[in-house]
Amino acid sequence: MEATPTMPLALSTQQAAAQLEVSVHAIRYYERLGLVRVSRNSRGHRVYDDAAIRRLTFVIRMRASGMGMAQLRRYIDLMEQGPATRSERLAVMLRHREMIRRQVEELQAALEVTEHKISAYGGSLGEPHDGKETR
Amino acid sequence: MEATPTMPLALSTQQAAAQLEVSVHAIRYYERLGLVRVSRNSRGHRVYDDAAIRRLTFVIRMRASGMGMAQLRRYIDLMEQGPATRSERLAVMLRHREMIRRQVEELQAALEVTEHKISAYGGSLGEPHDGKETR
DNA sequence: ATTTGCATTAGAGCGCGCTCAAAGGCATAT
DNA sequence: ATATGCCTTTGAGCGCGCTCTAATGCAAAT
Repeated sequence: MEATPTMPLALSTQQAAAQLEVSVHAIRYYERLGLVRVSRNSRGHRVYDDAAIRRLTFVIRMRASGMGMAQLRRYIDLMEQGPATRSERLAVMLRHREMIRRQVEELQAALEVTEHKISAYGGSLGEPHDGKETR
Repeated sequence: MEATPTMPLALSTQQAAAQLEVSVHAIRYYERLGLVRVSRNSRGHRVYDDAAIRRLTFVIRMRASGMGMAQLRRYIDLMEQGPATRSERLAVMLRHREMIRRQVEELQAALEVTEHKISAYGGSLGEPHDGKETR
């Protein structure tokens, strides 16, 4: 059976893990923590539908940007509690944005150092160079 | 005694930690692992000079950009082995640059999601909004 | 003399985020 | 019938990077 763009997806754990580029352990773990709800088929096997994949994508992005499990869990709880929690969710995201921005700054600084080293080594591959790096 | 720009610095552990914005535990730990050499004064207390602070700054940047302790240790060993290890050091830094770039990409993606949420919440603070977020 | 304060060391402990192991179920292949 | 294979669950285990504790020392202040 071929997948078509219009049919809703229904992935196995393996498939979902492959598509999301995380381990099967990780996505089951996220489910255990209540970060995503995944339905089962007649055999009791997990079936990842569209909503589950979208949620997991979100989870993975937040994790990759350094949001802790606890805060992520909290945010997702707020989402599921409906519109009444909007301003609280806003606050969480504002805080997280700041966090990401700081991280980007740190990465920029580290990237500069790294590029500096690379040009020091690669710029003249064969020169004497004194080996006393300081930066 | 006042510090002047021309006198070499000689910071205590506390001062170094404050300036570098890490814990005293962390910098002592880095020393234990051989990432930095720190001299002692007559009392046996650590004295962080210019070179130590520069080295620690480097260490902290590499750590902040996700380089593991083992690889960092390895790189620093190479540095101290002199010019013969240049190409190897280059390789380490090239790999690390790639790593940083991937991280930046991930952060950009996460930042987009975060901004999207923020505008969804902040854009019309008071609208009904259905609470069914998907992204 | 004792207290206060800051330093030292070695080693144990911890929080996080997975990661893996064990025991078992169900379906298909041989 | 049995083996293969992939799935399930629960709970234990692990690697990393600190972080903290305990025991001790030295010097200046009271």
